[in-house]
Amino acid sequence: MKTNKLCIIRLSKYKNALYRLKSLGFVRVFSDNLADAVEATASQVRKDFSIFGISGNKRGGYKIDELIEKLNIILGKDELQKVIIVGLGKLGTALSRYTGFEKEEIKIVAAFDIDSTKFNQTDIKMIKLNEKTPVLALEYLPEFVRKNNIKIGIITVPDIAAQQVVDIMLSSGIKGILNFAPIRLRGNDDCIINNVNLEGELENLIYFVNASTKTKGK
Amino acid sequence: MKTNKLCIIRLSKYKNALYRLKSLGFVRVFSDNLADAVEATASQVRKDFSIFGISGNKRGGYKIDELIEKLNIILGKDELQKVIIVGLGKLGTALSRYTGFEKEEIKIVAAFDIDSTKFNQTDIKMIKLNEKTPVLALEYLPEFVRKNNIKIGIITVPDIAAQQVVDIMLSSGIKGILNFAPIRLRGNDDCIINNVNLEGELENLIYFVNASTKTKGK
DNA sequence: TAGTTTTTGTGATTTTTTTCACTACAAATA
DNA sequence: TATTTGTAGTGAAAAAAATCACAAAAACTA
Ligand SMILES: NC(=O)c1ccc[n+]([C@@H]2O[C@H](COP(=O)([O-])OP(=O)(O)OC[C@H]3O[C@@H](n4cnc5c(N)ncnc54)[C@H](O)[C@@H]3O)[C@@H](O)[C@H]2O)c1
Ligand SMILES: NC(=O)c1ccc[n+]([C@@H]2O[C@H](COP(=O)([O-])OP(=O)(O)OC[C@H]3O[C@@H](n4cnc5c(N)ncnc54)[C@H](O)[C@@H]3O)[C@@H](O)[C@H]2O)c1
Repeated sequence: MKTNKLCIIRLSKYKNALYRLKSLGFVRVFSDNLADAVEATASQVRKDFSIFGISGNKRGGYKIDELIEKLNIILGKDELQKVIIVGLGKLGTALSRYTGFEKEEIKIVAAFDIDSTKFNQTDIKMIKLNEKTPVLALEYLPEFVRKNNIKIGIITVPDIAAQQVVDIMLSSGIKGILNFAPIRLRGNDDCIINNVNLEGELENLIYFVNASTKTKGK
Repeated sequence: MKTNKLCIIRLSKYKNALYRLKSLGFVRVFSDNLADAVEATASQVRKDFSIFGISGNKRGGYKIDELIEKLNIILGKDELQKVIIVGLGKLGTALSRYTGFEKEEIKIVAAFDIDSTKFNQTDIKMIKLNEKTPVLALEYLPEFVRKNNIKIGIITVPDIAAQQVVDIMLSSGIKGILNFAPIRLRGNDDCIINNVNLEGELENLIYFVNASTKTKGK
């Protein structure tokens, strides 16, 4: 199965668009509706589906409910995904309070920091996963991750601290890391590290805006 | 000049890595050092530079100071980039308080919202750009953007409000938008819209982690 | 029922991006 | 000065991704 990062990203966009279409009362979609909703082409939509063996009906398009269900299974949304976050500063706080993840079956179940003024829990044994997100000392991370079988971690610590956090995560059994620190992190083959580089995104935008305003047209 | 988004993103990574190397006392770099620092290959580094006519010395590598300077010019960092943000909620607040942008010559000069409890300024005429980020009512956006010649805007409003904000930005003369709302926005040819899809990034990571744990190996 | 329309599914093709492989040259060394 | 060494620069090749184009099936039409 040929998978490519962009393709998976599109799958989650399709899924989001489908929820929106569904809430608008639609029952069916065609590849070109989806293409339009996510800024792709109709044939790309169909090719993406074909890669994952998703099929619709000729002339009838795709049934939204079925399509959502299939996409959710592919994207691992058939079960709640437990995630931890390290670094409860400005960005970490924003992420941990974001309610939008929950409807995607993603839950930030614990936060870790080294700043003791941020802790709201000290006894790891008392924590229940459905209460308000506990904020714990970093040293509890390995135990927490193992006990709760956590696979995904988010890093929102300053860049100088990020590699240290990666090392702790790796040795605790984390298998996927979403890193917001603007630095290259070294992992191992057993763990996927994806980076979100917000400075980079802004710089990129600035570059293309400057490039296009300098050359007058697009 | 063949430009591609990934290539520009790499340029900003090179630049970041160069600052780090410089602060470590290095004066020169070779393409393979840079490759290592940003997770690329040496030939990609050289090719990227060749696209932009950046050249080094055979056997001598690149002089870090010169390289930084050239990259900064390409990336538009020779002058302060003024940016506005709309939606001062959880994420918008984190971004507007982030100090890391300033060292990249990017400054969030004003924030806009519709929630009056967030405003800290009411008279647009009184605002000076070097004071604490003013938070204004959305209705002042067009005037502010025109007077201060702002080209870049960040959107951190809920998805249902995002298109409306785009429309206001476009008609005010904004040329580049960085959007955090998980929805496709419609712009025009005169304005570049880049999306940061944090849910998507997490879902993507979850997919690949699940895919690799299911198939045992990498 | 036959014909027409619409939309899927996918192999073939094109385009884009990355990697390879080799030349040229500057610096170090003998 | 001659020789060796290491690295830049770059066209060619390969790989990856996107697009095209069209046959086939389903759903309408009359
Ligand atoms: N805030 C933003 O909007 C923004 C934008 C772009 C990038 N980033 C990046 O995201 C990261 C976080 O940014 P921020 O603005 O939230 O920073 P912040 O300073 O507000 O928060 C960092 C948090 O990490 C904690 N911390 C530091 N070292 C730690 C360690 N070793 N283990 C655990 N916790 C530790 C600190 O106590 C603090 O709570 C940084 O790498 C930054 O470059 C942030
Ligand atoms: N918080 C996160 O970590 C996070 C993560 C992923 C995506 N996002 C996305 O980022 C956006 C913001 O998220 P948030 O958590 O900061 O939301 P939030 O609810 O905390 O903040 C939204 C802000 O936008 C303002 N607003 C609403 N309508 C507006 C309008 N028409 N004009 C101007 N301001 C308006 C609100 O008053 C509020 O201050 C959302 O689209 C969300 O999906 C956020």
